[in-house]
Amino acid sequence: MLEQKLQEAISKAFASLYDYQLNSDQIGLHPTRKEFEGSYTFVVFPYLKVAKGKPEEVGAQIGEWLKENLDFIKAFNVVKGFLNLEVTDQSWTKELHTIAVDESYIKLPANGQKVMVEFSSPNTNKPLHLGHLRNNFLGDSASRILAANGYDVKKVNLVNDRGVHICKSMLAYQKMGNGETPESSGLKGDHLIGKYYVKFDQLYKEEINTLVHQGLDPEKAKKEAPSIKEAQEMLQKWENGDKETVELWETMNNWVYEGFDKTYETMGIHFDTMYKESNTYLLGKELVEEGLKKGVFFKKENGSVWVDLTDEGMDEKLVLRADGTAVYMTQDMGTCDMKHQDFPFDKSVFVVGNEQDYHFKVLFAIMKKIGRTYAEGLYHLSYGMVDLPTGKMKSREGTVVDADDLLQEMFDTAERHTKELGKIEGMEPSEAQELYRMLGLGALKYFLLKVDPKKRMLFNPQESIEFQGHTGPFVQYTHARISAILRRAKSLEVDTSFDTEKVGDLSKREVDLIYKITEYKKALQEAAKELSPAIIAQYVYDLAKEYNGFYQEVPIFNEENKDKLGFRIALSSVTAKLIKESMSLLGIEVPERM
RNA sequence: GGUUGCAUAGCUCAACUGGAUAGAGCAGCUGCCUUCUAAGCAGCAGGUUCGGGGUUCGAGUCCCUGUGCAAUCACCA
Repeated sequence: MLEQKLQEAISKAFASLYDYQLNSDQIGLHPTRKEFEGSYTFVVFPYLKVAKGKPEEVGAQIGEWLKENLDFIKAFNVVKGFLNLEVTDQSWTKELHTIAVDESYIKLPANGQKVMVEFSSPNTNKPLHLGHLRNNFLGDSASRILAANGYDVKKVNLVNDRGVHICKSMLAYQKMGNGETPESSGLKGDHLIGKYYVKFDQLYKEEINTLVHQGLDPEKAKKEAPSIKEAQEMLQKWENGDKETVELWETMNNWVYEGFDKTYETMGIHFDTMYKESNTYLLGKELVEEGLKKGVFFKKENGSVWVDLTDEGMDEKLVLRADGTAVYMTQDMGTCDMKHQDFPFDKSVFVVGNEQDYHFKVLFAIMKKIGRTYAEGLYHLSYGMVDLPTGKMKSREGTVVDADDLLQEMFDTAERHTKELGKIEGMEPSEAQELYRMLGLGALKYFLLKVDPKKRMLFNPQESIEFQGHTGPFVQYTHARISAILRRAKSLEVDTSFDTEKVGDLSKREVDLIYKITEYKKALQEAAKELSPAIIAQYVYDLAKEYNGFYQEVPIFNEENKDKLGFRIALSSVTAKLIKESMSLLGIEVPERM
């Protein structure tokens, strides 16, 4: 709020000093760099033409005006064209007081807008892996960030439960399964199915090799291998509703769902609605008809239907096969319509990897072309791949980091660290277990979310997951630390209210901490605008870091001035509240002790 | 080959959208636990921001160009 007041004042200063109209919301203020005195910095270079003076003079003029007209400006200094403004300690104290008593500070009011977020979207032929984790954490966190910004959010999962790739694992199971079940094998359902997906691929590759050995062209061999043909036949049977095939499909998919449910539960991720492609893959054909009528699509001689996007810098794109069957695009067009009917959104976010950038560019262009007004609100939250030191992950080749394994490893590591540090004394076993879960999950989620979603990232299983430094557990630790202070304050019956007039001078640490606290809303809004949990992750790390500095240098319970003591407790309490809320925006819980 | 994106400390990432001497963490080195939790704090060291041009008061950020990496360009999803 200080920042806003400053912007308005600078606008007035320009009117008064230079008779120039400058909108307060286009005035950029920066945090003053550590090596200079002050909290806010205003850069005057862009306005030299208006002010008609040298940078130092203009800076001094504005600084002088602000000091005279604002009671919260203590001093200013001008270095080159940078006007650094110092705020009075009492204003900072008041600022904190306002925030401390404002229950609504952590959330923005409802804005009446609906947004649907689709994420996770797994295939039912293999277990989740590290790449899915980034997707899930991103989608979940983005949803929470939007909700905190006042949106009405619906989280949906569109499961890819049909297609030739699903038939592959079904076929392998039929051939080699011997009636194996999750119970008989002791394997989680999704892992059991994943095993057969790999088996199929092995068989398929052997067949190709044999054919190539017999002198067949490799490209032809890929199409001629008996197993792939069988899989395609199986898909035909499935689409025709063949009883035996559909039953096998249902049985196997249900095993997978049971497995997924456990993983989602472990990750703490839930959806409002589950869509299945087996129910949606036929949608969209009507839209093709509609597009043809509107002249947006055209038919080629063989009967296939296309859209021409060359005038928008894209290609011609197929929307319906010659045999009248749907392709991916057909289905997604239909799904857009269905989603909008189910939940008339203003925005619809698709959390999907950047390998599908082109697909979504085309999809959105098509929806606009056929006149869907909601198409303006369609947004592809495109994130970068997670690479391993060995390169790209490939399910079929077994070079993936399995989600369940990784989660378990995280819990084990958390347990080991906690025990090594002797932190579980006096803790109930159940409390300790809960702590390991919180820390392991926190470390993993934080690691995957702190990087800008758009960028691809590297995951090194040996080194990536730390519990010290710029990590989830560091932030969680800070929260536990503050909780200990608040418990002690409570047991000592400290009065946490304080008179802002009587708190007196603040240390640099206290000012810096309050400054960071006042930046929370900016971070929250920015994160929603960019759909980037990384902004929240960076913010909460900076906040925790700042608090730890304060904690180290400023004693709390030694303070004799009652208002100062109350103020410091309140400062701690507000920090804890913001840490908890920020972390919850990332889908991470924070402990009371650790 | 066309298109899109990326390239910042030994490693993993920031840099408030064009602002001051480019910041954190890890790894390395040095201090701080009879005082509120040392999963912490303070400090040292580490950079031609891939190369080359340009735009301007000012460029890691914008434009051009070269190099390298990735994704995509299926009647797959």
